[in-house]
Amino acid sequence: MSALIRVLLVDDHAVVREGYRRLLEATQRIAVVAEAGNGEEAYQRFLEFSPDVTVMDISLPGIGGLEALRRILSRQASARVLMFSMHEDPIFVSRALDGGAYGYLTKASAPEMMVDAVTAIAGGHRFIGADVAGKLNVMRSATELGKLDPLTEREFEVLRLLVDGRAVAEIAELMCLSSKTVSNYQTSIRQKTGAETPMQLLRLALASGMISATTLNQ
Amino acid sequence: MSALIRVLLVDDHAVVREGYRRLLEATQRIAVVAEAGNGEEAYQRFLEFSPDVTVMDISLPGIGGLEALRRILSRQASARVLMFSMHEDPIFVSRALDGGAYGYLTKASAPEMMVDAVTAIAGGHRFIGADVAGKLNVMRSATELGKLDPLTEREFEVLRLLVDGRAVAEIAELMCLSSKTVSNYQTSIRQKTGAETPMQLLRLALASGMISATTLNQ
DNA sequence: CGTTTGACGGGAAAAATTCCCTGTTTTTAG
DNA sequence: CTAAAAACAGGGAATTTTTCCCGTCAAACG
Repeated sequence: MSALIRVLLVDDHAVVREGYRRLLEATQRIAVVAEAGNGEEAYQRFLEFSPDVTVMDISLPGIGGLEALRRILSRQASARVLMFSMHEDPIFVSRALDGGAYGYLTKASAPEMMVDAVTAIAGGHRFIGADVAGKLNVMRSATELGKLDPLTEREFEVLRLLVDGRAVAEIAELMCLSSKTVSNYQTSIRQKTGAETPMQLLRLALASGMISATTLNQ
Repeated sequence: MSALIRVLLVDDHAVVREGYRRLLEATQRIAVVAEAGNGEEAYQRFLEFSPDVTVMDISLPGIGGLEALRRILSRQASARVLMFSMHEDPIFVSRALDGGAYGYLTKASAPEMMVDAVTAIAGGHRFIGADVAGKLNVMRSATELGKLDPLTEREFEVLRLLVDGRAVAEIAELMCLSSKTVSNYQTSIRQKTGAETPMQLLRLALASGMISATTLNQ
């Protein structure tokens, strides 16, 4: 029997962390050695603990999960990070994997899947949830129309929240930015994508697989 | 053999009218006795010619097709009007039928369908294109969540154009209104529906069947 | 090292929205 | 038929948002 898999757990909701901790530790083969509630903290904990696997929510306050991923990898390129998120839309998966993540799961996945994923990733394998794996190919072709590619991480996040129906002020608060900055981001999103109305932005998001039509109808 | 069916043809594009005219007159059983390019004109021609059937596009400059329909019916309740439109989304069908139309076709229908529809309507039957008829029931339940119901005709039209990706200024021009008025309508739409961001409005429109998710992807 | 790129936001000008209010029609009730 | 209500259209003014341009700062790159 191999050594314990040491895991860093990152999610902004303590209760979610707790749930996953219990789930992972129930296996006896995995130990959650640290937790973090935001991106900066995640990076710190990673440096402190050098976990075998980092399990990280993609949506985090402050710097997002993708930025945290980037920082971690820039420090240790061999880091193994499993991103997870409530979003099953392909572009999130794509962004995470492009960013160097070792795996991707949605929160809707069966809990046991998390154990499998962590184990697989600890063994050096890549693991992508079955629910999103299929969509990935479909997306690639759709994203050829990928006007969203030139967007930076922050712009992308702003767009996501906009499409989600959030107001600028709300987004500013969520991302800990000034409304001014969010407005500026919005402008640059529009310029880069050429979208002039909210609807055009939405269509783009849809076409790029950022959201799925079914998601929209709830 | 019965008498010729006398038709009034209303569409803002002359070439479209011409196409339908040829199509209808090729049957030898239908005569297009008048044409109109907008709602006001349609009403005038209707009064002049008392056609057996009025074939009218739903999207017209100035007063919309629905308003023209309403005026015609207010003058002659027994008028038989076949609305047609590029929109196959159920709420348009619903609005047209609620407004007293005798039939509904989409422009995507097979051309011969128009002949059948006009003939049926002239005979006092109702005719709804197969492509939209099916969606009607589905919609009814969805529109129970009908936050769009309290919208007036003009508000509805503004919303439709917004959802279509039009800018306010553009809508003003299309509807022959001041931008100011369009803005004011937009505000009242938001108040009536409770939508606080443009995206929420879009999602609402989507949920209400105003546009179908598939329409969005082109 | 420079150079570039992204993140962040201030200032000023421009644009859009909101709120309120005034008319005119239309429609509907009584 | 008349009064009340609702829809339509838009002006004025205050406010909010957006835009454009600017700067700083940090990290990344060659």
